[in-house]
Amino acid sequence: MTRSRKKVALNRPAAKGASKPAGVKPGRNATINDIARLASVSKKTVSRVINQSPLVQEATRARIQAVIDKFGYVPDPQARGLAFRRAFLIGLVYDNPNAQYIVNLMEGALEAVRNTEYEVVVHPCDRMKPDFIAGVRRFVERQKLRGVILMPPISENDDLTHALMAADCAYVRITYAQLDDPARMVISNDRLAVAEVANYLVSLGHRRIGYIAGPPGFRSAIERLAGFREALAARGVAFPSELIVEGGYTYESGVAGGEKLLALDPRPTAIFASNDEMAAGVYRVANKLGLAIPGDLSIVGFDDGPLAARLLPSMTTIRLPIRELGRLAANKILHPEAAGGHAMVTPLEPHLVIRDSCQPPAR
Amino acid sequence: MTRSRKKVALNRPAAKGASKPAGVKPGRNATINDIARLASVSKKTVSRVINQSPLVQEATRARIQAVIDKFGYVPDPQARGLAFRRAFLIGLVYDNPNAQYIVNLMEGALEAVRNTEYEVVVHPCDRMKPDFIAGVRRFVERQKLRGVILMPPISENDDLTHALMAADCAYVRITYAQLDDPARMVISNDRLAVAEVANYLVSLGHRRIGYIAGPPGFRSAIERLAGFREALAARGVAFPSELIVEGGYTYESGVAGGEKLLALDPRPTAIFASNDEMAAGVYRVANKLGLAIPGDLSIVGFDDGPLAARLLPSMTTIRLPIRELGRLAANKILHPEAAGGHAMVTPLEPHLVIRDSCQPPAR
DNA sequence: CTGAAAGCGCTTACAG
DNA sequence: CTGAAAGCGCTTACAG
Repeated sequence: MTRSRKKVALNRPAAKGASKPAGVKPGRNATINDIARLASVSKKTVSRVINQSPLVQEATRARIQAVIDKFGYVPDPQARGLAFRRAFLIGLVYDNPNAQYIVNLMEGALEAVRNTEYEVVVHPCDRMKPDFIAGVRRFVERQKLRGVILMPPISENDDLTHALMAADCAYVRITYAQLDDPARMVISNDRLAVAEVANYLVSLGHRRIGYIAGPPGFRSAIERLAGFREALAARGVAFPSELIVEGGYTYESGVAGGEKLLALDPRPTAIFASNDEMAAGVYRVANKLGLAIPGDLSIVGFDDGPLAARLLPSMTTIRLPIRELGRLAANKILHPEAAGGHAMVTPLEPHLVIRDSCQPPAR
Repeated sequence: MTRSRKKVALNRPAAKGASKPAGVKPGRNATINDIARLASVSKKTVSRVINQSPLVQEATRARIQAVIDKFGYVPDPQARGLAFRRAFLIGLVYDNPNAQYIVNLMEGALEAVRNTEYEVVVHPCDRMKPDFIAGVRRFVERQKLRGVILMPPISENDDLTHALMAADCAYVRITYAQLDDPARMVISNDRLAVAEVANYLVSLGHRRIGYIAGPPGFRSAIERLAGFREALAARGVAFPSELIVEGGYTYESGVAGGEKLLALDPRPTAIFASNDEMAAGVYRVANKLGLAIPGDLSIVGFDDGPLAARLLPSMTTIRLPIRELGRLAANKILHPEAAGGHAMVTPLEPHLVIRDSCQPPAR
């Protein structure tokens, strides 16, 4: 009886001078005060239940929880945020031209916050602008962010992380090498990935493999090249510097790199471009030179973006578990207590997606 | 003197039992109370300045503004949100596989909120899940969103918009036809775009043009096909139904559609696929059949995604001003007073990006 | 034109 | 284990 009356009170249409002391106000969701009143406890005790404080008698807790469930009460994140002096927001900070990477990482982060009161807010920025760090800082301070996820390449910027610490904002770097506290990074194992490429090409019989590297300053460029070099050395394959050209992770730089490598004599029988965009540039050069892929030239990319499967022939490339990286990064911010330890390298491994762009060399 | 003391108070490092009554508390940003005290007015008056109320004497306003500027005071959006019973957040709701579209629209929306206290939060969803609308509603109610931007195809869902109205949440639909109040939509002129394709192909001399449509239920599919049909009719070019096949905006459906069209006798001399993904599928089919592009077959896509310029030969396609659509949509939420009127169709037009995938038919 | 009081929905000390 | 008071940083009535 009493129960159903309260229920009605919650759902009835908005009335003018609605009676305050009973039930839940019409036309709006229940608040902590409603729950407290209906459970005959103080709102502080309701707060303890919300925050899973152990200092609540089980019977009390159960009674309050029942009322919460009955009214579908959900605490207001904004109000909690104000009281906590910290918003329930996680920022995604990036300066990256690859849309697929951004969306995947974002969806990974959203997966982590699903069914929590957190939300993800995005903040693209331009690392070349002089006030780029100040801009990020304004962003995190104004919104009182819980933490931010830094995508490469700005995840490598120590000035940025210093500013974030000064602003009392947690951060997690998505990166390639241990350049910070384990609790503050998620490492994608690019060395392993790239070694897979080397082993694959060598196993096909290639001995003269061209390599198009990423931009000099980028950590990913360093890691990938080092991993490739190591793997080749381990299998006793020569890797002279003429086979290594510098790229910029852009299509155009892939074209330029491909032209340089394919002008070599003897030509490489395979080229590994350290991202898909550049690999697509090599496709173009091969096409222009009349070289068949994979007949005359094997090509491998890195990213497995939307491009890879659509090129002709479809391209063998490395798939990184980007979504999982995003999920792990967000979890480190949500659960800082569990973030420490030695879980710096993700348990997830990149892997080679074999398609149609490679075969044994002509001879 | 007094002035500099206050300044020092703001910047001095955090002290233990900091004196409250003077200056600004250490280690934290100024609040409305600090500004009120330092300007010798009530916080209500400061609030009036923040909210640009005309009910403030100019002299008072100027004095307060000076203090605000001096301390770089920025109101806390969370606190304002709580008091306004509405967050300074705009949601981006989508169910769309195209990462580039999402990122572009998002960056357009972010452009609109730059230098405001608003932020953008994203909410991907799956329109096939039965509780998809309930999920969006939970999202907007919990976060008390100011409004949401609905990307196609869910922007066409009236059940969704009804739920949003019931939740008292503003929305703007990115869409193709006037299916709502002008203040609630931003229209991309797909008909115009598609007519451009038709005119271009006809002007090259094509008279037998295949068309791969989008999924039947999609508004974009309807608009694009209608626009193409109209333009062809206006130029007196036949468009029999055998030349129109149904696709699903996916690569695979492009392959299937291409196979169907290229099995026709006589073959079409050009194919317009109503998005890039499907056009890439046609590339594959042409390649398999040994048809040269554009020698034996001209191809046009729609989207100008990252794929288009990377295909071989690079693909002629339609570029939509997606970023601008995002900016306009966000502005309609930020400035509802200006959103009405007749500005339903954006002033921005899509346009044809001519590359290397078309030429006059062989004969 | 300006302000003192009460409130948004929650929490942190502080008592008991 | 539970609660009354004060506060997070801002606003909305309501006075004057």
